[in-house]
Amino acid sequence: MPKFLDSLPMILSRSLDRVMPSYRRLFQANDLTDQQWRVLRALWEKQHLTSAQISQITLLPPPSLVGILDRLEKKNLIGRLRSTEDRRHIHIIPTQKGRALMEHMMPMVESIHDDFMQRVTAAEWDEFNRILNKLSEPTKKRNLA
Amino acid sequence: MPKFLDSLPMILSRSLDRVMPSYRRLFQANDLTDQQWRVLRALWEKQHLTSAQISQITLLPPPSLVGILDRLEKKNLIGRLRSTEDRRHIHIIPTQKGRALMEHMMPMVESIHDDFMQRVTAAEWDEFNRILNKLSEPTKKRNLA
DNA sequence: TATGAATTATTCATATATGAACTAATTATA
DNA sequence: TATAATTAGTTCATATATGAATAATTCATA
Repeated sequence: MPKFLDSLPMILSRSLDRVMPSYRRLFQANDLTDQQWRVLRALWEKQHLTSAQISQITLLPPPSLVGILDRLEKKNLIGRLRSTEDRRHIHIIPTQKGRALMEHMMPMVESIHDDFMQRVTAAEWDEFNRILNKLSEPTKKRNLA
Repeated sequence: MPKFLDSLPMILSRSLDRVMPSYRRLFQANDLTDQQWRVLRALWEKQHLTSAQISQITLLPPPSLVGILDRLEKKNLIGRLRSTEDRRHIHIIPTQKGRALMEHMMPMVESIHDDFMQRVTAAEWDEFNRILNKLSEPTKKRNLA
């Protein structure tokens, strides 16, 4: 009984390792990293977001986000705009080039997603989400012995 | 319908982000990173493994493994031993100190695992694994348009 | 309204991920 | 058996993760 390989972290990591290459080929073909795409994808839903909002949506930690935004900005895919109301906030806005890239990639990204969805029934997908949520929903901190 | 947050990669990433802190507090209390623990955990099952075997078991990419092993070796938790039959292979072996640390941590790691398992029934856990495997099982390379 | 607390983005140090390339050792083949 | 192809571990360059700390700004409150 190799419990290690069946632990929750290893199961989730292994699945991620298996799922990501399908997406990554598309990202690389468009000169993007996984994380850079995540930021663009977040901006697809809403055109201007602050760094903190992007961090929350994409799950990218703020210190990582700084560099990711730097590189997206250098590629002229996004712009940074400091807010006038609250000068601590910086709005991230896709450029024309950024929007064009998003429009180009979105159908292919959705197609990959649909391919994965077709592997299971809608009921299975719901059940999967329900159980995974039970397994991983946030909780109080655990005491260490 | 924010399909992005419900995509397979984001769901898996979010769950990992929620699960890992429970473990990480224990790892940090013992001056280990997630990955360093993974290597020790792999050596728990079998005392001598080659780098390639560890990489496969732990899902750690070989270039990362080099540094991880370096740091474990520097902490005197493992040793590297070049094979005499095939001098390309390097056997990784836990030291006495490494074995002691594993013995100390294993019960707590298992306890954390058990806590997660108690969140779902055995049937749910099986169903979860079955669906996740369907979702993420390896496949042929996908054509890009 | 001065002053401490909270917030936002950032920097820093260290560790890891990713893909390409490289070295030494071994195996397969002409 | 010389030579090409493989294999194991590693190095390199670049990008990201993690946790602590910091600067600038705003908020709360005495």
